[in-house]
Amino acid sequence: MKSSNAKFDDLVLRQTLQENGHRYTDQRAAVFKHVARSRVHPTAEDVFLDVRTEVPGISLATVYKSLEMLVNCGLAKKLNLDDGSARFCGRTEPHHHARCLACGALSDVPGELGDSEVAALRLQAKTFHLVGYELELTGYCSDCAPSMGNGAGASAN
Amino acid sequence: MKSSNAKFDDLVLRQTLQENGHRYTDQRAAVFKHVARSRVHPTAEDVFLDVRTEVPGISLATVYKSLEMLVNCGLAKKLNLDDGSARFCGRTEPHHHARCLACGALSDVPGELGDSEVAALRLQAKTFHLVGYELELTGYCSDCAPSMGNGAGASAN
DNA sequence: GTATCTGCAAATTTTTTGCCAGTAG
DNA sequence: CTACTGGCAAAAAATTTGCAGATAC
Repeated sequence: MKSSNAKFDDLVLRQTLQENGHRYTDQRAAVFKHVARSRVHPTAEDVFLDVRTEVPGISLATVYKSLEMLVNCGLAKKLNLDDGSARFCGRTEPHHHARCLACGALSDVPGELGDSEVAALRLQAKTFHLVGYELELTGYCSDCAPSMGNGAGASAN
Repeated sequence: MKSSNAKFDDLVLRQTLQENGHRYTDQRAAVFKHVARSRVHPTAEDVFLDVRTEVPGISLATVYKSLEMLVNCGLAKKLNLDDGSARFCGRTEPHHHARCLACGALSDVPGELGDSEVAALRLQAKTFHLVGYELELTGYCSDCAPSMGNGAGASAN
């Protein structure tokens, strides 16, 4: 089901680090493992607390440094949610993010915008040279869904 | 062309504040004016520096408080870009945001996702009750567009 | 008149940095 | 070996808070 397992991830990390002129260390491996396999979009501090159980001596500064390096190498992405928190995401498949307005939970929504939609955006963007996008959905998760029964218009901005 | 002018904005602000049980003050008016008419998506500090020329005594804390209030009243939106900066946006028409990967400039792209696309998202999101979305486009602005000639695939996440 | 504001400064929170010993390659 | 790293503690940046005097209504 999963196209990646711990060993494969480790190889990818090792190689990517090397390609970018960085060294493979236990700390980086642990940070990467947690980010890549987490589906909760942890904050830097979350990662720190998690990873600390595995690499007891690791410092928060190291976690920050490792995360930044992973982002620079393209192995992770930094998400700045509209609620203001910075989260990290190690997923590589295209997907969107759905944030619950009530409980703040962030979940992945697989899929990507249709080609025609992207083409339309490219037109709308005029001279802007479109390379990628990040779509944050807002609404209510199944746990928080308020007692309203309709699904009327989602709106941009 | 513009549906709003300073006086109209001021009325809107006055009324909206009142509806929400807040008072109209010069500081809030100045903050609102700058955010509503700015097309540069300023940070809180940007707003502070701008507004200070008009309301010399205003403090940064007041700007933060005013901005938060405007956001709560729906008169402005807080954008947390994936480059990490928090910006404020006073536009009300639906639009997306395009961020240049080279110079960091943020520009508006008018338009919204098509109904069919939103319907598709709603399906993909399954039990998530979709209410709205925020789309951040990334790429290169006309000033920075690199010497690459193609427009190959924009990708999610 | 009075509850709501503002400005100030201090407190938080989040993230970054400098430095020296430690370690990967 | 030697340059890149990690940990630590301090610094910096970003945002929030408490409070006393000022002000909208």
